[in-house]
Amino acid sequence: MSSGADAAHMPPDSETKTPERLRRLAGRLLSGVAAQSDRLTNDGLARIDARKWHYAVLASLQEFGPGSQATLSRRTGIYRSDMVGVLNELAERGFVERALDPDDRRRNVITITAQGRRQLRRLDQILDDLQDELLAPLSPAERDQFVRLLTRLLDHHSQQAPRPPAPGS
Amino acid sequence: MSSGADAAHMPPDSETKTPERLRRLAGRLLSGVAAQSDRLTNDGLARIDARKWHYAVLASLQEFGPGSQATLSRRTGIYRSDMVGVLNELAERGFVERALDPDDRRRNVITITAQGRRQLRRLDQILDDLQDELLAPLSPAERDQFVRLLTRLLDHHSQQAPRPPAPGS
DNA sequence: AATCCTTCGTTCGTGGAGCTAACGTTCTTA
DNA sequence: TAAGAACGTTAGCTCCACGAACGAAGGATT
Repeated sequence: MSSGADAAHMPPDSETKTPERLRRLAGRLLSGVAAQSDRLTNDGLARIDARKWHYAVLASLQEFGPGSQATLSRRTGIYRSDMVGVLNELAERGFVERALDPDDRRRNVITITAQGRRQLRRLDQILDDLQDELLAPLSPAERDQFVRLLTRLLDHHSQQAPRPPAPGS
Repeated sequence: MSSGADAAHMPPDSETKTPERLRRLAGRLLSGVAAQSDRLTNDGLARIDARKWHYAVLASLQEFGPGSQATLSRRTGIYRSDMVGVLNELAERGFVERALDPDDRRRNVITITAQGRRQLRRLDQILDDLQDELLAPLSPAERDQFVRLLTRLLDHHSQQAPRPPAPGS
């Protein structure tokens, strides 16, 4: 066989192919790959009843220690409004504990539990595998540079963006 | 001054910094950059009352000629259900024309108009500029490789993914 | 002390995007 | 001619990034 499938009932290229103009657009490529990546991680994590937000919060707690919800919000990029739900899920599963801050009674101090740490280790493992799957077609060196390029782009664009109102206003 | 801002009222790193674990995750970087890119293009296009889907459809028409809505759907990746609205918008603006296909009365044949071609040229220009802005921190060679890496990833993952039910089932 | 501004946790809601389900119409095929 | 598929369309779902607003609490200024 010259190729896997019978060409008889194959639609012509103009029916299925993506226009060149679109294939060139970095933005489009980016969304596409990001979508695939999201699917991968969501599906992978769903298998153990977890979401990527869980990982973000647990990792943040592990690395920087306990913090208020607002703090976690800033560290993870999750919106204050959405953090509530995430922490509810984590608390239900026994991975974090919510306690009132005696020094500032507006705050909840969030602490990671022993179970939370175990779960974090599990998540680390899973995400590692998923990362491998995502970057499968790239060589180690390419993966490295890919991540570096992405990092530079992200840093560049998240700097000047949403500047809080200048102090001289 | 040693650095731009007064350190007096600066929160400690543990309040704002993103955990290392998260900064490594390709998936997270990807979503982040993709989000920035989306914002850029959406904002840029909104200034002339356009959306990215418009570009996808117009480019597809220009490159492959007229086609049914289902065909356009396949070429652009836009869902059949959503294509309706996009075409309504394009038709309102006079960029495409919808005509019944006399050979197959289920189909609408979509054709790009002269105005549509003009608009496409405008969009090409704008998207070029936006691309430049998005990839600003990268050298030409880096941009090239970035796009190549993305393309490989996308091609790899869109191959085996949503296989239509195998003919031998 | 009283006032004003800010932060915090929370609830509710919005808009976009991807995706599925279903329906009536029309074409194809067996 | 009967069954199945493709088409355009409407409706609805879920997820996500955001924003508005509120009561509670804290901090700073008068």
